[in-house]
Amino acid sequence: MAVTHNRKESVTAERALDIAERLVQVRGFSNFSYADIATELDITKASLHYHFPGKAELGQALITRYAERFNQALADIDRDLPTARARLEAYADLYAGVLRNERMCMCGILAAEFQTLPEAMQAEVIRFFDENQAWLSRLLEAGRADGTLRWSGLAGDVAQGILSTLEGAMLVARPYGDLERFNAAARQLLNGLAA
Amino acid sequence: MAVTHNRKESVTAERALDIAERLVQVRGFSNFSYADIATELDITKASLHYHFPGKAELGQALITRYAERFNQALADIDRDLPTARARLEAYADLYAGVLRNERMCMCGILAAEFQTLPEAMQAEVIRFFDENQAWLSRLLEAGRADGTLRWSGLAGDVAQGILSTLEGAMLVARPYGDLERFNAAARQLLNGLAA
DNA sequence: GTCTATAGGCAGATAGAC
DNA sequence: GTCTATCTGCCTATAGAC
Repeated sequence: MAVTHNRKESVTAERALDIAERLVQVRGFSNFSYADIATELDITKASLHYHFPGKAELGQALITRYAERFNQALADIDRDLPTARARLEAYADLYAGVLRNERMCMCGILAAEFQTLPEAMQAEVIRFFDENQAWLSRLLEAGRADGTLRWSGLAGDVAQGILSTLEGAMLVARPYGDLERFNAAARQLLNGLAA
Repeated sequence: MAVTHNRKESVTAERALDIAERLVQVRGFSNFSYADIATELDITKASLHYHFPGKAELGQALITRYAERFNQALADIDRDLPTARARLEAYADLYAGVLRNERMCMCGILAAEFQTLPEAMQAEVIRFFDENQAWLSRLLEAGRADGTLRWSGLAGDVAQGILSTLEGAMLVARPYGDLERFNAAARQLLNGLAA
């Protein structure tokens, strides 16, 4: 199956993932179908099953690719920005960018429907959150060291708080279709961590 | 239709709402069916359609009842607790109680699948958030007056930040099945508002 | 209020030709 | 890789008897 050799999927498979990614971020995993993707791609459902044997496999591929890109974005932030404070702002901007496209964080929306997901997808959602929390923990320590962030308690707890706040701000802002709602919450969060 | 005279639904309708409420808070609105409820109630799907003509009407009844109870809980908090700080703690405890039952806030989970909801339900979700934000805004002003809460900026923005943080903390904590994750985020939030 | 029976649609999925 | 054709199952919903 095309799905197993992760690198260099076919063009069709890659396009299918693009479409599915948007659909899941807008509607949720259980609210789109093979038919939706096939129609947009202008192929049949059966053809889609050639690339992804089942919806569970499609879902897994979706999260894996999303997490890879997200981690790459975090690596870029680390490479390009000098201070922890600037990196944290860039991190919040990643979320704002998703919301600007009228989407929700993929793993945020998957967390909402967590109980109905295939086990493999559940594990990947957890992993996404763990990796984000770990990156944020390192960021917080760096911020204490370079004097651009001030915080107290356990780095892991604060990191999880940051993640939760940004996910929640997206979740609540999206029904209003109001990016400013998200930005207000993000600013507040950053102010609370100002040195 | 039984659904229109909101007060004093039949016992069966009330039980159906209890079951549906749990299902929506665990799985989401699009991930349970009339069949699920009918099976638990030990009646047929057709009988359920007598009480709620369609899933959209059921969903509306669900949010309406949920919001009424939530508002009642807020009124109880206002009546029973003397300081704004104590009220805010009680507010966070409401959320913790939901999570303890392995559920997500109903409107939080509905916000995730917002784009797929019937319009009437969308409007009720928005209203729920608006009411919460208004209550929190009043709480913040009271906290400034009684000296138990310290905050800066617009009350509405801070209120929305509190709501977002608690919704997000629930969302992220639930996949882990870990109440302590939520509590850590809640404590952090309260510390940030300490006078 | 509850039932049986059924309609009509869409979901995920497979077989097999090309 | 993509197609046609088809299967099975579940979904929401309705008609009409009791």
